[in-house]
Amino acid sequence: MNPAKLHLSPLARQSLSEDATSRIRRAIISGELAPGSPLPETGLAEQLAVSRVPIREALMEMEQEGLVEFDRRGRSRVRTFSEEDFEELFSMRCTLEVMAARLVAKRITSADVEILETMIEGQQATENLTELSLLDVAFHGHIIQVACHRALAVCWKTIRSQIEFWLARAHRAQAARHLSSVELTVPGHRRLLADLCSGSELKAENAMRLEMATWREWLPA
Amino acid sequence: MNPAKLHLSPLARQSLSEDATSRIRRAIISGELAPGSPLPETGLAEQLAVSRVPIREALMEMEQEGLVEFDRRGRSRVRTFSEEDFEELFSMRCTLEVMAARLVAKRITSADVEILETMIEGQQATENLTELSLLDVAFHGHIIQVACHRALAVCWKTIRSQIEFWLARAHRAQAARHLSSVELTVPGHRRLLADLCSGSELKAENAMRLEMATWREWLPA
DNA sequence: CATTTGTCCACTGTATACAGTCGGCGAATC
DNA sequence: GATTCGCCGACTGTATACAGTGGACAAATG
Repeated sequence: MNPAKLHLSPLARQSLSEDATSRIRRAIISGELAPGSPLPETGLAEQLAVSRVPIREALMEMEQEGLVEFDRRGRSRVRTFSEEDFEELFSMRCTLEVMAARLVAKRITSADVEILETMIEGQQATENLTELSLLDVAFHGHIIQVACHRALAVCWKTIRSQIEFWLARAHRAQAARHLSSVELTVPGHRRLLADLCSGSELKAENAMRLEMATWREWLPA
Repeated sequence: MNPAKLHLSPLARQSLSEDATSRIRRAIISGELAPGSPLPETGLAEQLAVSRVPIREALMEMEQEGLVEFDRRGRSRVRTFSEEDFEELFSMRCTLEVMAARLVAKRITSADVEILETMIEGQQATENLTELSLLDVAFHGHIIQVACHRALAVCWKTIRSQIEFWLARAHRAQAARHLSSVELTVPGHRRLLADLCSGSELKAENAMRLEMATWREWLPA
């Protein structure tokens, strides 16, 4: 008898560090942990019922992502962002994603298009604002992945969580005014996707510039 | 009596993790640790006479820098680079440093120019090839710093050590053919610096593109 | 009162201990 | 002989223990 042929995907048990990272990251993005809040290793370790070691690794990871700051003593807090920080984030994002768009124009396959379309559907069906932000960024994340450029992906990872943070923040402000967040997200993504698979590098780049500019205009709401 | 006014610079005791990082990083860049070499925490801890914790942190840091890879089990090795990796590194570097050049054109001060000139002098006086590579990259690193853009600096950090690695490698190949490495480095930097402080964004950008292209042509020697 | 000095405590940096996991290799099995 | 099984060892992931370190605040000093 042959070995069981079920194409089972490997069950990835995350490490405690990774779990801790997701939990804390999400708490920051959702606004549950406010900018400036201290993040003492001991306290977090107790709350998450793990030792300090995985917490340390989580905090170091999130420093790299720009969500956590360490003072000179080594104590960490949720990063406080300024308007300037947002401008930097915007210009950096623009540079990286426009570069990605150029690469994607040459490499995108119909399978990728299908995945991206499915992701847009998912966005349309989402009520939770934090969730919508994450899906929005995940859409852009998949574009980066299609670009198939490791160094670019690593750079993008350094701003990804910050984008999620600002986006979720803006969506919350939006909701306070009873405006629909989905309608700000979905049509833009559709337009972008269309131009990304037009085959023209220039079209793809310009579509991405437009998407970035829209984001820029809309945020800090 | 006033407090002692000696303008003493604070003596920065590095942490053991930071020390370990520099030591291991340098061993990789200088070629002492070959690509693919396993980096067991236990062994390194013993050699550097510290516990495994600082070593772990060092290895994680260097993974971010692209010098170390982890397999699925969590075991780490010196990263093995391919030609493709180099092409990626080049395109990423180009994107980031051209962006920096644009910012620098607007922001550079005479103090910065002085520092950069001093750095070029230092390069001219250097015999050691690893050292020359580090000084070369430090020159570009200072340009990034002048750009005064935190997100950009973080991205650049993810490729910095890899640039140092390839550069040192190329210098060694160069030396094997009895060619001068200094003459490949210094004149280019002088030209670049001149255009960076010309005040024109376009001139600065193009000078940086030229510098990048020169590097591209010369490497993988 | 302004400044300095001393003490304390919360917290991190590092070391050590232990448990679990994966790959290798030889023995068992068909 | 090829495959499977089971044991072993090397190594990591995590927990715990301990030794600073620097800031806050109070007492001492001018």
